[in-house]
Amino acid sequence: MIYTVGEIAKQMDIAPSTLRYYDKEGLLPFLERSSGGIRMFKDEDLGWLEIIECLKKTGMPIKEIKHFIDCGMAGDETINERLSIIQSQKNVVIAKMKEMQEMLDMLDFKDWYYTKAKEAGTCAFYNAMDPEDIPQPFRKYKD
Amino acid sequence: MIYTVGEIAKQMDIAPSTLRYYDKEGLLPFLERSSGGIRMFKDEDLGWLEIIECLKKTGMPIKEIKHFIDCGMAGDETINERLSIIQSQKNVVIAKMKEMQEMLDMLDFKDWYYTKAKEAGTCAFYNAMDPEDIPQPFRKYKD
DNA sequence: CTACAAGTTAAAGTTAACTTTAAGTCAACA
DNA sequence: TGTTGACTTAAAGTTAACTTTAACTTGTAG
Repeated sequence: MIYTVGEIAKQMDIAPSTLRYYDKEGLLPFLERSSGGIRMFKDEDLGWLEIIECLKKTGMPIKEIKHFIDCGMAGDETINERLSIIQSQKNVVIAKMKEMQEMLDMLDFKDWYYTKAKEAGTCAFYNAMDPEDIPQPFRKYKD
Repeated sequence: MIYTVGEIAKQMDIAPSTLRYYDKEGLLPFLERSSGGIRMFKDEDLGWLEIIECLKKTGMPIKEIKHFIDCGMAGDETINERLSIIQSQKNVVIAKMKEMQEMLDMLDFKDWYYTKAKEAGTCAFYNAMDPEDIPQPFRKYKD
């Protein structure tokens, strides 16, 4: 099957202008054109689009994604480089998830804090509280 | 204790210009100044700075952070609103973490794929492979 | 008292990743 | 064959979140 820019845009839930922008930035070197100049996406291109989305969603800049794709086009001599890009991006994601978890822990404290404040009708409940009664995991936070 | 903008910047590992920018955007309405106009951060301000960092790291735009802080300054009548901001931000973080995990799963596949390709010396190993030999969790991905 | 590092401001500059605009072309259907 | 919706391009515009610059002031150490 062959798809146009609009069809792929719908499938991937991004704007057609974004796909054209990616093409202009060199992210889609595998793309072929019809005789009239229309972009023709093939089924085998979808794998590339998915890894592009993956790298983009994990915060890799366009230029680095381009480098990864260029490696892919170059063939088997770049397997080592592609592997280390993937492994380093895995570490980026792991670090991000760890940070997100820490932020979520703080938001859990704030959720508890404002839920209690709502019950009490005032944030003043907190300083009036016996520190022992603050649930253990929340004791490290400032109000 | 009282701290200057530079001291706080170092403590929080952000640029002094960023703190001044936040102040200009109205994120630090609690900030007091010396008679000479120097910003004076107090220990009790650190809690605000931490929640600002938390909301920022979870992707909340500056203007929405300002709204949250403004609610805080307004006092106990805004407890409900602050609680729902926190709860909605928790949902944002949970969604982000879920997406990150999905991206990590795909990167795990790519790690496996390029590790195998490295062993084989070629990416062609993949199409030559019996689909049964692809580890179950990886079968949903395109190469 | 002087030097000087670090503070202050307003305004302009930067960067990434799109998005919009304008002018035009392609292709599928009636 | 004409209409129409989707495609094309280059270039300009947008947005958020800073960062830099330039000119000036503050406050501390010697």
